[in-house]
Amino acid sequence: MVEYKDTDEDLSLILKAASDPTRRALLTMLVQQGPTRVTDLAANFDLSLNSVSKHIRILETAKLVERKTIGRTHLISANLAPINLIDQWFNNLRSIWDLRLDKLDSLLTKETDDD
Amino acid sequence: MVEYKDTDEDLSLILKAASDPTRRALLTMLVQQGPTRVTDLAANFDLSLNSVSKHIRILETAKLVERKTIGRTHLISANLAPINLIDQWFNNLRSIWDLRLDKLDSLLTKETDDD
DNA sequence: CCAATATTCAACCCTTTGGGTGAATAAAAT
DNA sequence: ATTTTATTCACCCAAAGGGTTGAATATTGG
Repeated sequence: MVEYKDTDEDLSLILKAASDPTRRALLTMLVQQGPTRVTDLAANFDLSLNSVSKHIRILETAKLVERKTIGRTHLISANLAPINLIDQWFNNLRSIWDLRLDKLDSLLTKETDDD
Repeated sequence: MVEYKDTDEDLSLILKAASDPTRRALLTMLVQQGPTRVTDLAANFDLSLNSVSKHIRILETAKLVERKTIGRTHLISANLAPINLIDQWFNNLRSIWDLRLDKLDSLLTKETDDD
């Protein structure tokens, strides 16, 4: 049976957070504009402020954004660092892939040697 | 207002497909073992065959796996190509980020020149 | 103190998702 | 021809997602 490591949970959160187009758009805006208030972010969407607030919370849980609260205004800023976890996952997959192809290759070479 | 491009839909599918740990485990197995039958994949999980079959369908929709049907057996194989879309998205974000930092930097430099 | 502003909390609605079971289909084996 | 094997289809269910509205909270401005 396959068990899931705890680090996988972070990756799941990040991928799920990134899988929604509204949240990706939010991230893009933040990356372009730097720290931005929730209200100003929401102004760009045809969505209630509440909805945008929830999306931000989800990005925050995945640590893709950070919040700096100054009085009543919450400044949200992007944090791209966690995306490296995706990269790691992908690179790991690729290396496993390459490993298998190497084995296949040496098998074929052996057969050729046997000729 | 922000509108969403059609290519974004592919990216959403890929990220959502990848966001589930069972599906990532399936991908890993496929990358390790090469083309594998649905039943053999399912044997590694404490899940019904049906459930695994559904996960595979989702991966297939995201084009992260391919299916080759030979008689009654369906051989599933990994296809890592779509993950490059994630990479592209990320690199795009980073370049936007760098652009903004450059602008900030030149602003600060200007101010220094004014001294 | 009072009004306006910025944001979240709480409740509610659909729709989607991830799981299950049992039947259907199709191919292989006996 | 019948049974076994491989897989999906059709439902069902509980939980999670993404959206809404209205109230609550907290801070700022007059």
